[in-house]
Parts: sequence; C-alpha cells; structure tokens
Amino acid sequence: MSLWSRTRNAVYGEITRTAMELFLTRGFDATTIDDIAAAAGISRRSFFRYFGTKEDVVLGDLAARGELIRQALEVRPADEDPWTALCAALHSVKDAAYETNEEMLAVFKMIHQTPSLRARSIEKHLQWQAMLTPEIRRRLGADPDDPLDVRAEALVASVLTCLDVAGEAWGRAGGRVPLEDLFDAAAAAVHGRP
Amino acid sequence: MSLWSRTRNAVYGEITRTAMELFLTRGFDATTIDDIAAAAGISRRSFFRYFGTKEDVVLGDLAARGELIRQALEVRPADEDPWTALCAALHSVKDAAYETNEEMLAVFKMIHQTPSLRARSIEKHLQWQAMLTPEIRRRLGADPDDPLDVRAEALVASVLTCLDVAGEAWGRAGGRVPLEDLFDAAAAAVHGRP
DNA sequence: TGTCCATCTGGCACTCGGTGTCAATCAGGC
DNA sequence: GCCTGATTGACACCGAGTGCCAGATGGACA
Repeated sequence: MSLWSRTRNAVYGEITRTAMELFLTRGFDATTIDDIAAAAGISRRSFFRYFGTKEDVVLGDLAARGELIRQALEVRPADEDPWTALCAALHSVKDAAYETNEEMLAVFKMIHQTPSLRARSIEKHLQWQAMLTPEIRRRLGADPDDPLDVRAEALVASVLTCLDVAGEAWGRAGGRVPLEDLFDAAAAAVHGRP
Repeated sequence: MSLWSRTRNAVYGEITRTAMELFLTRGFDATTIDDIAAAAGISRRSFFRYFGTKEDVVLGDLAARGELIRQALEVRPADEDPWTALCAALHSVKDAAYETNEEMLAVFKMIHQTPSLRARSIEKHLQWQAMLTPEIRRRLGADPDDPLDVRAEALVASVLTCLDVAGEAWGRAGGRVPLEDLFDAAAAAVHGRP
C-alpha cells in the first residue's frame, strides 16, 4: 500500500464524510458540488476525480455489494430452488456501511425522497440483476444467451424489487421493524408460501 | 376546442415527430435540445414549455397509461386473486402509441440502451405502482396506510418488474415473439405455477 | 542527493440540461 | 378598435459534468 493510495483513500473518506454531512443537513439537491469541494478543502475538479457523479457519493459502493451477493449466491446448495437461494444470498449480505441505525435510516429516506438518487439506486439494482442472472440461468438449466428465456431475469429482478419495496417500507416505518422481516414478507407475498 | 389548444396540440405533435426522428437516427444522447428546437422551428425555451425534460418526449404519456391500467384493474372481478387481476389488467392495455411494430421496437431498444431513459422509464413505473397499490391493498383487505404491510407494494412492483423484463427481452429478441407471451412467461416464473 | 517519470492537483473554458425573467406578439371577447 | 390573457423568443443564469494544460508532488534510480 503506497502512500499515494493511502492518501487517496483518506481523501476519499474525507469527501464522503463531508458530503454526507451536508446532504443530511441541507438536503441532497440543495448541496452543490462547489459546497462539497469547499467544505472538503479540494477543488471542484478534484471532486470529479474521486466520484463520477454527485449521486455516487451516496450510492458509491453499491456495485461492490453486488459482487458480494453474487458470491453468496454461488455458495448456496446446488439443489436449492432459485428463489430461495436468491433470498438467502440477499440475507447473508448486511449493510455494513452505516455506523448507526439512525444514519442508515436518514440515508434511506433521502434516497427514496430524491428522484435523481432513486433513479441511480435503481440503476445499481439493474447492475446487480445483470451480475446475478447468469448464475440463476445456470441453476435453471437455461441457455445462457437465449433472449426468449426470461425466467432467470424475472426471478432476479423480482427478488431485487422485493428488496427495494422492503427498503422503502422500512424507511417509511422509521426503522421500527427489521428490514429482513419486511423483505421476507414481500418475498412471501410474491412467490406464494407463507 | 379553441384555436389556442389546437395549435398547441399541433406544435406538440410536430416537436415529438421531429425529435423522435433525430433520436432514432443520431441517438438520444447525441441529440441536443438545440438540435430539436432548430429542426422543429421553435426556440429552445419553447421546447421546455411543451416538455419538462428531454426524456419526456420519448416517455411522455406513460403516466396516462398508468391511469388506464388502474381502471382496467378496478373492473376485474372482486374475487379474483390480486396477481391474476394485475396480470389481466396489464394485458388489457396495449401500446397504441406506436404506428408500426418496427418503430416500437426501435424505441424499446433506445430506452433500454440509454441509461437516462431507462431510469426515467422505471420512475414512471414507480408512478404506476403508486396508482395501482391502493386497489390491491383493498383487495387484500389490508389497512390502506399501514407501512408495515408490504404485500400489495410487493405484488404490484413485481408484476411491473415482469413487464419491464419482458419488454427488455422483447427488444433483445428483435420483436420475434409477442410481448404478451414473454410477460406471461416472466410472471409464471415468479409467481410459481408452470 | 539530484534527476527523471508518473501521478495528482487546480484552474480554466466549455457543453448541455434546465429555470427565471421580461418585453413583444397574438387570439378572442367587449 | 381595445383590453386581457396566453404564448413566444431572447437573454441571463445555474449546476452537473468534461477536456485540457501547467504546475506540484511523490517514487525510483543513478
């Protein structure tokens, strides 16, 4: 680990902390990149060297978590039915990115109330979908490239949709109930089975 | 129908036609608002008086179709199970907005290949979700305002996700198979039943 | 230690989407 | 013919994001 990457990580974390603080106080849309750059002591141009978009500060490592979910899915027993395997894979990956439950709640609310953030969040879920679908195709014994076989896409997309619905409900409910329980209830409603 | 609203409708249609032609030849991102305004013979400012965003030219009346789906859902038999009722409601609303199948195919491909369009399209689906959920809550006998009851949201969101998956597959397959068949296959994969 | 190279940084100019404002225009009712 | 209200174009402005370039800084090597 060279000094370069160490300072880079430090700056990365500093920008994230500074920006999130501004977002949670002023609101996402009311905070400009110039505000963040000024507060973090860097130039506006440098901000874009660490984050491609303003939304990436909030949703940054979502892509990385997709990879974790994919790995968790691969480990599931081969004879488990795809839906159960997907649900289990999602369960096994917790949100370790947040310090407190309150912070996580505030971020969830912000994401679901800010259209641009919501849209980006859904785009990330689409990436997860693309990452998880091949494994489900394999488990279904489907042709990996047949565009007419929509079963795997539908299963993966629906499970992720349940996660999204659960997340929104969790935010609306003020985090009073474990997110997992809401997800299980959503999944059960869609796929039958109590 | 006054002359004002007649000319307004005419201009609206003219902008749509001009813009769609540019989108389908140059691509969505490569077409600027100035291009559209110049080609349609209006000012850049006037464009934004007819369309809130560039994406709205492509996805304009999607919100209106949501209302049609809601009405179709209301008409379904009261004792039909929610999933079946939702699927039937979606079936009953066809895409009447496109002249030819080829044009519809081109637009679908464009939407699914352009991130900003894809995101907006999903946002419109979220609006549909909000419109359809109350009726499903009613059919489930659920408290209309209980944030912890996620069944209705999950059902509606999953059905719409199936529609989205089917639409994407339909585009990838070059429209070789009826969209309805792909939707049915996706819905069946998710909700059990072969 | 001094030199060279790669990387990082800040600043500038630019594009593009989108908004507020204001004066000019134009249809329609009196 | 005149007043009212909607529409229009033009201009200025903002914020996100990008390309470019000169300068600073750390690392490797002689």
